[in-house]
Amino acid sequence: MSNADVVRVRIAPSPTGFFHIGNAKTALINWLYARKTGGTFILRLEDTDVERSKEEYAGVVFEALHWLGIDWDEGPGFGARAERGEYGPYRQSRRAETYHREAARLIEEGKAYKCFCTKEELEAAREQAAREKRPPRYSGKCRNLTSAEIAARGDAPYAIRFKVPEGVTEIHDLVQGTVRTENREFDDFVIVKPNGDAIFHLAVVVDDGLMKISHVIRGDDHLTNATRHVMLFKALGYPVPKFAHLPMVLDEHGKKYSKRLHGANVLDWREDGFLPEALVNYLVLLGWTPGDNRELFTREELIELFSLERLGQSAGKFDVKKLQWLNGQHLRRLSPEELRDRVLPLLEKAGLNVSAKSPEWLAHMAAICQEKIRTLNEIVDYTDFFFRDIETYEEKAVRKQWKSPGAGDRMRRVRALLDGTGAWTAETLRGVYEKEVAASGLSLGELVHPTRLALTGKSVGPGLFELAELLGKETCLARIDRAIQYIAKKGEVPA
RNA sequence: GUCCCCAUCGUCUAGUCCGGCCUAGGACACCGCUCUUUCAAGGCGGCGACACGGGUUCGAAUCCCGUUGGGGACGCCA
Repeated sequence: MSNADVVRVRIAPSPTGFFHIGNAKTALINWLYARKTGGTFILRLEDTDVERSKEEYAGVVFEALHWLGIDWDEGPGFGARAERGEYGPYRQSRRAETYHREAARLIEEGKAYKCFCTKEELEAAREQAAREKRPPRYSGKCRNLTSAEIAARGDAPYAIRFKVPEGVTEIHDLVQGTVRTENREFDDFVIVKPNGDAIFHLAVVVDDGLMKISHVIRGDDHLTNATRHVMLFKALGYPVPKFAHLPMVLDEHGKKYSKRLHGANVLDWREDGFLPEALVNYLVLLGWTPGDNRELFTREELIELFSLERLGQSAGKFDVKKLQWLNGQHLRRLSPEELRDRVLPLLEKAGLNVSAKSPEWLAHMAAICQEKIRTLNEIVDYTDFFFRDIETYEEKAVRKQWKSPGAGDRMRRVRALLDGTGAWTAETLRGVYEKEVAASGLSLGELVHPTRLALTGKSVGPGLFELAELLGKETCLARIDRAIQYIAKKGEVPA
Protein backbone atom coordinates (compact mmCIF):
# COMPACT_ATOMS: atom_id res chain seq x y z
CA MET A 1 0.00 0.00 0.00
CA SER A 2 1.49 3.27 -1.04
CA ASN A 3 1.57 6.19 1.32
CA ALA A 4 -1.24 7.89 -0.52
CA ASP A 5 -3.53 4.98 0.24
CA VAL A 6 -3.04 5.05 3.99
CA VAL A 7 -6.35 5.90 5.58
CA ARG A 8 -6.22 8.33 8.47
CA VAL A 9 -9.56 9.64 9.64
CA ARG A 10 -10.65 11.55 12.68
CA ILE A 11 -13.47 12.97 14.66
CA ALA A 12 -12.95 16.29 16.30
CA PRO A 13 -15.69 17.03 18.80
CA SER A 14 -15.62 20.00 21.07
CA PRO A 15 -15.94 18.84 24.64
CA THR A 16 -19.01 20.66 25.85
CA GLY A 17 -20.15 18.14 28.42
CA PHE A 18 -22.36 16.53 25.87
CA PHE A 19 -21.90 14.06 23.02
CA HIS A 20 -24.45 14.77 20.34
CA ILE A 21 -26.20 12.01 18.42
CA GLY A 22 -24.95 13.57 15.18
CA ASN A 23 -21.40 13.37 16.47
CA ALA A 24 -22.00 9.74 17.23
CA LYS A 25 -23.03 9.04 13.66
CA THR A 26 -19.98 10.87 12.32
CA ALA A 27 -17.72 9.05 14.74
CA LEU A 28 -19.23 5.76 13.72
CA ILE A 29 -18.79 6.27 9.99
CA ASN A 30 -15.19 7.38 10.45
CA TRP A 31 -14.47 4.46 12.73
CA LEU A 32 -16.12 1.98 10.40
CA TYR A 33 -14.11 3.28 7.50
CA ALA A 34 -10.87 3.09 9.44
CA ARG A 35 -11.59 -0.43 10.64
CA LYS A 36 -12.71 -1.53 7.22
CA THR A 37 -9.59 -0.25 5.51
CA GLY A 38 -7.11 -1.05 8.25
CA GLY A 39 -6.59 2.67 8.65
CA THR A 40 -6.10 4.82 11.71
CA PHE A 41 -8.92 6.42 13.64
CA ILE A 42 -7.98 9.56 15.50
CA LEU A 43 -9.74 11.47 18.26
CA ARG A 44 -8.94 15.14 18.51
CA LEU A 45 -10.49 17.56 20.94
CA GLU A 46 -11.49 20.94 19.63
CA ASP A 47 -11.25 22.72 22.91
CA THR A 48 -10.03 26.09 21.71
CA ASP A 49 -13.05 27.86 23.07
CA VAL A 50 -11.98 28.01 26.68
CA GLU A 51 -15.35 29.29 27.84
CA ARG A 52 -17.14 26.15 26.81
CA SER A 53 -14.43 23.59 27.33
CA LYS A 54 -13.76 22.19 30.73
CA GLU A 55 -11.33 19.40 31.34
CA GLU A 56 -13.94 17.07 32.82
CA TYR A 57 -15.94 17.47 29.63
CA ALA A 58 -13.30 15.49 27.77
CA GLY A 59 -14.30 12.58 29.97
CA VAL A 60 -17.84 12.77 28.65
CA VAL A 61 -16.55 12.33 25.10
CA PHE A 62 -14.50 9.31 26.14
CA GLU A 63 -17.43 7.82 28.01
CA ALA A 64 -19.84 8.17 25.11
CA LEU A 65 -17.37 6.66 22.69
CA HIS A 66 -16.55 3.82 25.06
CA TRP A 67 -20.19 3.07 25.54
CA LEU A 68 -20.76 2.93 21.80
CA GLY A 69 -17.80 0.60 21.48
CA ILE A 70 -15.86 2.99 19.29
CA ASP A 71 -12.17 2.86 20.06
CA TRP A 72 -9.53 5.21 18.73
CA ASP A 73 -5.92 4.65 17.82
CA GLU A 74 -4.52 8.10 18.37
CA GLY A 75 -5.58 10.89 20.63
CA PRO A 76 -6.18 11.70 24.27
CA GLY A 77 -7.82 9.49 26.84
CA PHE A 78 -5.22 6.77 27.21
CA GLY A 79 -5.03 6.65 30.95
CA ALA A 80 -1.97 7.95 32.68
CA ARG A 81 -0.10 8.47 29.47
CA ALA A 82 -2.90 10.75 28.47
CA GLU A 83 -2.16 10.66 24.74
CA ARG A 84 -1.13 8.17 22.14
CA GLY A 85 0.12 8.87 18.64
CA GLU A 86 2.94 10.66 16.86
CA TYR A 87 1.02 13.65 15.63
CA GLY A 88 0.02 15.19 18.94
CA PRO A 89 -0.83 17.03 20.91
CA TYR A 90 -4.41 16.05 20.13
CA ARG A 91 -6.07 18.89 21.95
CA GLN A 92 -6.30 22.16 20.11
CA SER A 93 -5.76 24.01 23.36
CA ARG A 94 -2.19 22.69 23.33
CA ARG A 95 -1.45 23.52 19.73
CA ALA A 96 -1.49 27.30 19.91
CA GLU A 97 2.16 27.61 18.92
CA THR A 98 1.63 25.59 15.80
CA TYR A 99 -1.27 27.76 14.74
CA HIS A 100 0.77 30.91 15.36
CA ARG A 101 3.64 29.57 13.34
CA GLU A 102 1.44 28.66 10.41
CA ALA A 103 -0.47 31.93 10.54
CA ALA A 104 2.79 33.87 10.60
CA ARG A 105 3.94 31.91 7.60
CA LEU A 106 0.79 32.85 5.71
CA ILE A 107 1.39 36.52 6.49
CA GLU A 108 4.99 36.28 5.32
CA GLU A 109 3.91 34.68 2.12
CA GLY A 110 1.33 37.38 1.55
CA LYS A 111 -1.56 34.93 1.95
CA ALA A 112 -2.94 36.49 5.09
CA TYR A 113 -2.84 39.93 6.66
CA LYS A 114 -3.31 41.83 9.85
CA CYS A 115 -6.69 43.47 10.31
CA PHE A 116 -7.03 46.32 12.75
CA CYS A 117 -10.76 46.79 12.41
CA THR A 118 -12.52 46.83 15.74
CA LYS A 119 -15.39 44.62 16.77
CA GLU A 120 -17.66 47.66 16.79
CA GLU A 121 -16.73 48.64 13.25
CA LEU A 122 -17.40 45.15 11.99
CA GLU A 123 -20.65 44.93 13.87
CA ALA A 124 -21.81 48.20 12.31
CA ALA A 125 -20.85 47.05 8.84
CA ARG A 126 -22.74 43.80 9.33
CA GLU A 127 -25.88 45.61 10.43
CA GLN A 128 -25.57 47.98 7.53
CA ALA A 129 -25.36 45.02 5.15
CA ALA A 130 -28.39 43.42 6.74
CA ARG A 131 -30.39 46.63 6.29
CA GLU A 132 -29.41 46.80 2.66
CA LYS A 133 -30.08 43.10 2.26
CA ARG A 134 -26.56 42.43 1.15
CA PRO A 135 -24.51 39.42 2.21
CA PRO A 136 -22.61 40.33 5.36
CA ARG A 137 -19.07 40.33 4.13
CA TYR A 138 -15.88 41.94 5.29
CA SER A 139 -14.99 44.97 3.21
CA GLY A 140 -11.33 44.12 2.82
CA LYS A 141 -10.40 47.41 4.38
CA CYS A 142 -7.10 46.21 5.83
CA ARG A 143 -6.23 43.94 2.94
CA ASN A 144 -3.79 46.25 1.26
CA LEU A 145 -2.29 48.17 4.16
CA THR A 146 1.27 49.20 3.42
CA SER A 147 4.03 48.25 5.83
CA ALA A 148 4.24 51.91 6.81
CA GLU A 149 0.54 51.95 7.65
CA ILE A 150 0.90 48.81 9.69
CA ALA A 151 3.88 50.19 11.54
CA ALA A 152 1.86 53.30 12.30
CA ARG A 153 -0.65 51.21 14.24
CA GLY A 154 2.03 50.49 16.82
CA ASP A 155 0.90 47.72 19.10
CA ALA A 156 -2.78 48.09 18.38
CA PRO A 157 -4.56 44.74 18.60
CA TYR A 158 -5.20 42.98 15.32
CA ALA A 159 -6.85 39.90 13.96
CA ILE A 160 -5.35 37.88 11.16
CA ARG A 161 -7.43 37.41 8.06
CA PHE A 162 -6.97 34.96 5.26
CA LYS A 163 -6.59 36.62 1.89
CA VAL A 164 -9.08 34.71 -0.22
CA PRO A 165 -7.45 34.21 -3.61
CA GLU A 166 -9.19 34.82 -6.89
CA GLY A 167 -10.55 31.93 -8.86
CA VAL A 168 -12.73 28.94 -8.36
CA THR A 169 -12.49 26.17 -5.77
CA GLU A 170 -13.76 22.69 -6.37
CA ILE A 171 -14.23 19.98 -3.87
CA HIS A 172 -14.86 16.44 -4.99
CA ASP A 173 -17.00 15.21 -2.20
CA LEU A 174 -17.31 11.46 -1.90
CA VAL A 175 -20.93 11.79 -0.85
CA GLN A 176 -22.21 15.01 -2.36
CA GLY A 177 -20.28 14.96 -5.62
CA THR A 178 -18.38 17.85 -7.08
CA VAL A 179 -19.11 21.24 -5.57
CA ARG A 180 -17.75 24.23 -7.43
CA THR A 181 -17.71 27.63 -5.85
CA GLU A 182 -16.43 31.00 -7.01
CA ASN A 183 -13.94 32.20 -4.44
CA ARG A 184 -15.47 35.65 -4.57
CA GLU A 185 -18.44 34.23 -2.68
CA PHE A 186 -16.21 34.33 0.37
CA ASP A 187 -14.85 37.30 2.20
CA ASP A 188 -11.46 37.42 3.88
CA PHE A 189 -12.29 35.46 6.99
CA VAL A 190 -10.51 35.75 10.31
CA ILE A 191 -8.12 32.93 11.17
CA VAL A 192 -6.61 34.31 14.36
CA LYS A 193 -8.37 36.44 16.96
CA PRO A 194 -6.71 39.54 18.41
CA ASN A 195 -6.11 37.60 21.63
CA GLY A 196 -4.03 35.13 19.65
CA ASP A 197 -6.49 32.24 19.59
CA ALA A 198 -6.80 30.43 16.30
CA ILE A 199 -10.21 30.36 14.70
CA PHE A 200 -11.74 26.99 13.96
CA HIS A 201 -11.05 27.16 10.22
CA LEU A 202 -7.33 27.61 10.70
CA ALA A 203 -7.14 25.08 13.49
CA VAL A 204 -8.90 22.26 11.62
CA VAL A 205 -6.91 22.74 8.48
CA VAL A 206 -3.58 22.93 10.27
CA ASP A 207 -4.48 19.90 12.37
CA ASP A 208 -5.85 17.85 9.50
CA GLY A 209 -2.87 18.81 7.37
CA LEU A 210 -0.20 18.12 9.98
CA MET A 211 -1.90 14.99 11.25
CA LYS A 212 -1.96 13.72 7.69
CA ILE A 213 -5.68 13.13 7.66
CA SER A 214 -6.54 11.35 4.42
CA HIS A 215 -10.34 11.66 4.52
CA VAL A 216 -12.30 14.37 6.22
CA ILE A 217 -15.61 12.71 7.02
CA ARG A 218 -18.00 14.99 8.89
CA GLY A 219 -21.50 16.47 8.92
CA ASP A 220 -22.66 18.30 5.83
CA ASP A 221 -23.14 21.46 7.84
CA HIS A 222 -19.45 21.82 6.98
CA LEU A 223 -19.90 21.53 3.25
CA THR A 224 -19.61 25.27 2.66
CA ASN A 225 -16.74 25.47 5.10
CA ALA A 226 -14.95 22.83 3.09
CA THR A 227 -14.40 25.33 0.31
CA ARG A 228 -12.73 27.69 2.75
CA HIS A 229 -10.70 24.82 4.05
CA VAL A 230 -9.50 23.75 0.64
CA MET A 231 -8.29 27.28 -0.01
CA LEU A 232 -6.40 27.13 3.27
CA PHE A 233 -4.96 23.69 2.57
CA LYS A 234 -3.57 25.02 -0.68
CA ALA A 235 -2.28 28.24 0.83
CA LEU A 236 -0.50 26.29 3.56
CA GLY A 237 0.97 23.89 1.05
CA TYR A 238 -0.64 20.79 2.53
CA PRO A 239 -2.03 18.02 0.37
CA VAL A 240 -5.79 18.36 0.19
CA PRO A 241 -7.56 15.42 1.86
CA LYS A 242 -10.59 13.73 0.40
CA PHE A 243 -13.93 14.90 1.73
CA ALA A 244 -17.12 13.09 2.61
CA HIS A 245 -19.92 15.23 4.01
CA LEU A 246 -22.57 13.18 5.73
CA PRO A 247 -26.20 14.21 5.86
CA MET A 248 -27.36 15.31 9.26
CA VAL A 249 -29.51 13.55 11.80
CA LEU A 250 -32.80 15.39 12.19
CA ASP A 251 -35.30 15.01 14.99
CA GLU A 252 -38.60 13.18 14.47
CA HIS A 253 -40.16 16.34 13.04
CA GLY A 254 -37.39 16.85 10.54
CA LYS A 255 -35.80 19.73 12.41
CA LYS A 256 -32.26 20.06 13.54
CA TYR A 257 -31.80 17.75 16.52
CA SER A 258 -31.76 20.34 19.27
CA LYS A 259 -29.49 19.79 22.22
CA ARG A 260 -32.42 20.33 24.48
CA LEU A 261 -34.29 17.34 23.13
CA HIS A 262 -34.11 14.08 24.99
CA GLY A 263 -32.02 11.74 22.92
CA ALA A 264 -29.74 14.42 21.54
CA ASN A 265 -27.19 13.26 24.05
CA VAL A 266 -25.94 9.83 23.15
CA LEU A 267 -25.92 8.75 26.76
CA ASP A 268 -29.66 9.43 27.01
CA TRP A 269 -30.10 6.19 25.16
CA ARG A 270 -28.07 4.26 27.65
CA GLU A 271 -30.26 5.83 30.31
CA ASP A 272 -33.35 4.57 28.51
CA GLY A 273 -32.14 1.00 28.43
CA PHE A 274 -30.93 0.73 24.86
CA LEU A 275 -28.04 -1.45 23.84
CA PRO A 276 -25.09 0.33 22.27
CA GLU A 277 -24.97 -2.23 19.50
CA ALA A 278 -28.58 -1.42 18.63
CA LEU A 279 -27.93 2.32 18.56
CA VAL A 280 -24.87 1.74 16.43
CA ASN A 281 -26.88 -0.43 14.07
CA TYR A 282 -29.60 2.19 13.89
CA LEU A 283 -27.28 5.13 13.33
CA VAL A 284 -25.48 3.41 10.49
CA LEU A 285 -28.78 2.57 8.84
CA LEU A 286 -29.66 6.24 8.98
CA GLY A 287 -27.85 7.08 5.79
CA TRP A 288 -26.29 3.84 4.70
CA THR A 289 -27.42 0.48 3.37
CA PRO A 290 -25.45 -2.51 2.24
CA GLY A 291 -27.67 -2.66 -0.85
CA ASP A 292 -29.50 -5.85 -0.08
CA ASN A 293 -32.45 -5.93 2.27
CA ARG A 294 -30.61 -6.80 5.43
CA GLU A 295 -30.71 -4.37 8.28
CA LEU A 296 -29.69 -6.24 11.37
CA PHE A 297 -25.97 -6.16 11.89
CA THR A 298 -23.34 -6.89 14.43
CA ARG A 299 -20.43 -4.55 14.73
CA GLU A 300 -18.24 -7.05 12.89
CA GLU A 301 -20.68 -7.37 10.02
CA LEU A 302 -20.86 -3.62 9.74
CA ILE A 303 -17.10 -3.39 9.41
CA GLU A 304 -17.15 -6.15 6.86
CA LEU A 305 -19.88 -4.60 4.73
CA PHE A 306 -19.20 -0.90 5.09
CA SER A 307 -18.28 1.27 2.16
CA LEU A 308 -18.27 5.02 1.64
CA GLU A 309 -19.86 4.56 -1.80
CA ARG A 310 -23.12 3.39 -0.33
CA LEU A 311 -23.69 6.40 1.88
CA GLY A 312 -26.89 8.30 1.18
CA GLN A 313 -26.95 12.03 0.64
CA SER A 314 -30.19 13.16 2.22
CA ALA A 315 -30.83 13.90 5.87
CA GLY A 316 -32.70 11.38 7.98
CA LYS A 317 -35.26 11.81 10.72
CA PHE A 318 -34.66 9.94 13.94
CA ASP A 319 -37.27 7.21 14.40
CA VAL A 320 -37.43 5.88 17.95
CA LYS A 321 -39.84 3.11 16.95
CA LYS A 322 -37.35 1.58 14.62
CA LEU A 323 -34.61 1.90 17.18
CA GLN A 324 -36.85 0.08 19.65
CA TRP A 325 -37.43 -2.71 17.22
CA LEU A 326 -33.73 -3.01 16.52
CA ASN A 327 -33.06 -2.98 20.22
CA GLY A 328 -35.45 -5.86 20.74
CA GLN A 329 -33.71 -7.79 17.99
CA HIS A 330 -30.29 -7.25 19.49
CA LEU A 331 -31.58 -8.03 22.95
CA ARG A 332 -32.74 -11.43 21.77
CA ARG A 333 -29.35 -12.22 20.35
CA LEU A 334 -27.59 -11.91 23.68
CA SER A 335 -26.79 -14.97 25.72
CA PRO A 336 -28.68 -15.22 29.03
CA GLU A 337 -25.41 -14.49 30.82
CA GLU A 338 -24.79 -11.36 28.78
CA LEU A 339 -28.30 -10.17 29.35
CA ARG A 340 -27.98 -10.86 33.06
CA ASP A 341 -24.80 -8.85 33.30
CA ARG A 342 -26.30 -5.89 31.52
CA VAL A 343 -29.44 -5.92 33.55
CA LEU A 344 -27.98 -6.43 36.99
CA PRO A 345 -26.90 -2.82 37.53
CA LEU A 346 -30.41 -1.69 36.63
CA LEU A 347 -31.99 -3.99 39.17
CA GLU A 348 -29.64 -2.77 41.83
CA LYS A 349 -30.34 0.80 40.88
CA ALA A 350 -34.04 0.08 41.33
CA GLY A 351 -33.30 -0.95 44.89
CA LEU A 352 -33.76 -4.68 44.41
CA ASN A 353 -31.51 -6.93 46.42
CA VAL A 354 -30.05 -9.28 43.87
CA SER A 355 -27.14 -10.43 45.98
CA ALA A 356 -29.05 -13.34 47.53
CA LYS A 357 -29.42 -15.03 44.15
CA SER A 358 -26.81 -17.10 42.37
CA PRO A 359 -25.39 -16.04 39.01
CA GLU A 360 -27.02 -19.08 37.44
CA TRP A 361 -30.39 -18.25 38.91
CA LEU A 362 -30.09 -14.66 37.65
CA ALA A 363 -29.12 -15.83 34.18
CA HIS A 364 -32.16 -18.08 34.17
CA MET A 365 -34.29 -15.14 35.21
CA ALA A 366 -32.85 -13.03 32.42
CA ALA A 367 -33.55 -15.82 29.97
CA ILE A 368 -37.26 -16.02 30.72
CA CYS A 369 -37.60 -12.27 30.12
CA GLN A 370 -35.50 -12.12 27.00
CA GLU A 371 -38.32 -12.68 24.52
CA LYS A 372 -40.57 -10.24 26.30
CA ILE A 373 -38.71 -6.99 26.76
CA ARG A 374 -37.64 -4.34 24.29
CA THR A 375 -35.37 -2.29 26.44
CA LEU A 376 -33.15 -3.21 29.34
CA ASN A 377 -35.11 -0.97 31.70
CA GLU A 378 -38.26 -3.05 31.33
CA ILE A 379 -36.55 -5.82 33.25
CA VAL A 380 -37.37 -4.13 36.53
CA ASP A 381 -41.12 -4.35 36.07
CA TYR A 382 -40.76 -7.88 34.81
CA THR A 383 -38.82 -9.20 37.76
CA ASP A 384 -39.20 -7.04 40.85
CA PHE A 385 -41.56 -9.57 42.48
CA PHE A 386 -38.69 -12.04 42.64
CA PHE A 387 -36.88 -9.78 45.04
CA ARG A 388 -39.58 -8.40 47.31
CA ASP A 389 -42.95 -9.26 48.70
CA ILE A 390 -46.02 -8.12 46.92
CA GLU A 391 -47.53 -5.07 48.51
CA THR A 392 -50.21 -4.22 46.02
CA TYR A 393 -52.12 -6.02 43.35
CA GLU A 394 -52.73 -4.35 40.04
CA GLU A 395 -56.21 -2.94 40.44
CA LYS A 396 -57.51 -3.61 37.01
CA ALA A 397 -56.34 -7.19 37.15
CA VAL A 398 -57.97 -7.69 40.54
CA ARG A 399 -61.29 -6.58 39.11
CA LYS A 400 -60.94 -8.97 36.26
CA GLN A 401 -59.58 -12.02 38.05
CA TRP A 402 -60.73 -11.91 41.61
CA LYS A 403 -64.04 -10.14 41.77
CA SER A 404 -66.14 -12.81 40.19
CA PRO A 405 -68.04 -15.38 42.25
CA GLY A 406 -65.95 -18.41 42.86
CA ALA A 407 -62.64 -16.60 42.60
CA GLY A 408 -61.71 -17.67 46.08
CA ASP A 409 -62.60 -21.26 45.41
CA ARG A 410 -60.59 -21.18 42.28
CA MET A 411 -57.54 -19.91 44.12
CA ARG A 412 -57.97 -22.65 46.70
CA ARG A 413 -58.06 -25.15 43.90
CA VAL A 414 -54.89 -23.62 42.45
CA ARG A 415 -53.26 -23.90 45.84
CA ALA A 416 -54.12 -27.57 46.04
CA LEU A 417 -52.74 -28.14 42.57
CA LEU A 418 -49.47 -26.43 43.36
CA ASP A 419 -49.17 -28.10 46.71
CA GLY A 420 -49.60 -31.47 45.04
CA THR A 421 -46.94 -30.83 42.45
CA GLY A 422 -43.87 -32.88 43.08
CA ALA A 423 -41.04 -31.94 40.75
CA TRP A 424 -41.13 -28.14 40.80
CA THR A 425 -40.28 -27.34 37.22
CA ALA A 426 -41.97 -25.26 34.58
CA GLU A 427 -42.70 -28.39 32.60
CA THR A 428 -44.46 -30.30 35.35
CA LEU A 429 -46.37 -27.21 36.37
CA ARG A 430 -47.56 -26.80 32.84
CA GLY A 431 -48.63 -30.45 32.85
CA VAL A 432 -50.55 -29.99 36.09
CA TYR A 433 -52.40 -26.97 34.75
CA GLU A 434 -53.20 -28.63 31.45
CA LYS A 435 -54.56 -31.64 33.21
CA GLU A 436 -56.77 -29.44 35.33
CA VAL A 437 -57.99 -27.64 32.23
CA ALA A 438 -59.02 -30.92 30.69
CA ALA A 439 -60.77 -32.04 33.86
CA SER A 440 -62.50 -28.80 34.79
CA GLY A 441 -63.52 -27.41 31.44
CA LEU A 442 -61.86 -24.11 32.31
CA SER A 443 -59.57 -22.44 29.82
CA LEU A 444 -55.90 -22.29 30.58
CA GLY A 445 -56.13 -18.54 30.85
CA GLU A 446 -58.82 -18.73 33.50
CA LEU A 447 -56.37 -20.58 35.67
CA VAL A 448 -53.18 -18.84 34.69
CA HIS A 449 -54.22 -15.21 35.04
CA PRO A 450 -55.40 -15.34 38.65
CA THR A 451 -52.29 -17.33 39.54
CA ARG A 452 -50.06 -14.77 37.91
CA LEU A 453 -51.78 -12.01 39.82
CA ALA A 454 -51.25 -13.88 43.09
CA LEU A 455 -47.59 -14.59 42.41
CA THR A 456 -46.52 -11.32 40.85
CA GLY A 457 -49.23 -8.79 41.65
CA LYS A 458 -49.42 -7.97 37.97
CA SER A 459 -51.11 -8.93 34.75
CA VAL A 460 -47.97 -8.94 32.64
CA GLY A 461 -44.61 -10.58 33.05
CA PRO A 462 -42.62 -13.63 32.05
CA GLY A 463 -44.34 -16.94 31.35
CA LEU A 464 -46.19 -18.13 34.46
CA PHE A 465 -44.71 -21.61 34.72
CA GLU A 466 -41.19 -20.37 34.18
CA LEU A 467 -41.57 -17.67 36.77
CA ALA A 468 -43.17 -20.04 39.26
CA GLU A 469 -40.30 -22.44 38.91
CA LEU A 470 -37.81 -19.72 39.72
CA LEU A 471 -39.86 -18.34 42.55
CA GLY A 472 -39.88 -21.72 44.29
CA LYS A 473 -42.74 -23.78 45.69
CA GLU A 474 -42.67 -22.33 49.16
CA THR A 475 -42.92 -18.73 48.06
CA CYS A 476 -45.58 -19.57 45.54
CA LEU A 477 -47.77 -21.28 48.13
CA ALA A 478 -47.32 -18.41 50.56
CA ARG A 479 -48.35 -15.92 47.92
CA ILE A 480 -51.39 -17.95 46.97
CA ASP A 481 -52.42 -18.03 50.64
CA ARG A 482 -52.03 -14.33 50.82
CA ALA A 483 -54.17 -13.92 47.73
CA ILE A 484 -56.87 -16.13 49.20
CA GLN A 485 -56.93 -13.96 52.30
CA TYR A 486 -57.00 -10.84 50.21
CA ILE A 487 -59.97 -12.10 48.24
CA ALA A 488 -61.81 -13.16 51.38
CA LYS A 489 -61.23 -9.86 53.11
CA LYS A 490 -62.51 -7.80 50.22
CA GLY A 491 -65.52 -10.06 50.08
CA GLU A 492 -66.74 -11.86 47.10
CA VAL A 493 -69.78 -10.76 45.24
CA PRO A 494 -72.36 -13.41 46.13
CA ALA A 495 -73.80 -15.41 43.34
C1' G B 1 -30.55 38.78 1.23
C1' U B 2 -26.23 35.80 -1.25
C1' C B 3 -24.13 31.07 -2.00
C1' C B 4 -24.18 25.65 -1.27
C1' C B 5 -26.55 20.81 -0.50
C1' C B 6 -30.86 17.66 -0.51
C1' A B 7 -35.94 15.69 -2.34
C1' U B 8 -39.13 7.59 -3.64
C1' C B 9 -44.69 4.96 1.18
C1' G B 10 -45.97 8.48 7.89
C1' U B 11 -40.36 7.03 8.83
C1' C B 12 -35.53 4.65 7.13
C1' U B 13 -34.48 3.09 2.41
C1' A B 14 -33.68 -0.31 -2.69
C1' G B 15 -33.86 1.30 -7.59
C1' U B 16 -30.93 6.93 -10.03
C1' C B 17 -24.23 6.95 -11.88
C1' C B 18 -24.82 2.89 -17.02
C1' G B 19 -33.11 5.53 -19.04
C1' G B 20 -36.78 0.04 -20.64
C1' C B 21 -36.06 -6.04 -16.20
C1' C B 22 -40.40 -0.85 -11.64
C1' U B 23 -48.27 -2.19 -12.91
C1' A B 24 -41.57 0.87 -7.83
C1' G B 25 -38.87 -3.89 -3.69
C1' G B 26 -37.68 -4.28 1.73
C1' A B 27 -37.88 -2.71 6.92
C1' C B 28 -40.21 0.14 11.07
C1' A B 29 -44.92 2.08 12.34
C1' C B 30 -50.18 1.37 11.60
C1' C B 31 -54.61 -1.98 10.60
C1' G B 32 -56.63 -6.96 10.20
C1' C B 33 -56.14 -12.34 10.86
C1' U B 34 -53.35 -16.25 13.20
C1' C B 35 -50.54 -18.51 17.33
C1' U B 36 -51.13 -17.92 22.52
C1' U B 37 -51.57 -17.79 29.96
C1' U B 38 -50.52 -11.84 29.83
C1' C B 39 -46.85 -8.95 27.53
C1' A B 40 -43.52 -9.58 23.79
C1' A B 41 -41.97 -12.32 19.82
C1' G B 42 -43.51 -15.19 15.43
C1' G B 43 -46.53 -16.35 10.86
C1' C B 44 -50.01 -14.47 7.08
C1' G B 45 -52.38 -10.36 4.75
C1' G B 46 -53.66 -5.06 4.12
C1' C B 47 -52.86 0.30 3.82
C1' G B 48 -49.14 3.29 1.75
C1' A B 49 -44.47 6.91 -2.26
C1' C B 50 -41.38 8.45 -7.38
C1' A B 51 -42.86 16.93 -4.38
C1' C B 52 -44.74 19.96 -8.71
C1' G B 53 -44.21 21.86 -13.80
C1' G B 54 -41.75 21.79 -18.26
C1' G B 55 -38.43 19.53 -21.58
C1' U B 56 -35.01 15.39 -24.01
C1' U B 57 -36.49 10.34 -25.71
C1' C B 58 -39.95 5.27 -29.07
C1' G B 59 -39.65 5.03 -23.63
C1' A B 60 -37.90 8.76 -17.38
C1' A B 61 -38.41 7.44 -10.41
C1' U B 62 -33.88 7.43 -13.33
C1' C B 63 -31.10 12.70 -17.85
C1' C B 64 -31.78 18.51 -18.33
C1' C B 65 -34.21 23.20 -16.77
C1' G B 66 -37.44 25.70 -13.55
C1' U B 67 -40.70 25.96 -9.19
C1' U B 68 -41.74 24.53 -4.35
C1' G B 69 -40.24 22.48 0.18
C1' G B 70 -36.33 21.17 3.73
C1' G B 71 -31.34 21.78 5.52
C1' G B 72 -26.68 24.35 5.78
C1' A B 73 -22.97 28.38 5.34
C1' C B 74 -22.26 33.59 5.32
C1' G B 75 -18.96 34.99 13.43
C1' C B 76 -12.85 38.22 16.43
C1' C B 77 -18.26 30.16 17.68
C1' A B 78 -16.87 25.15 16.78
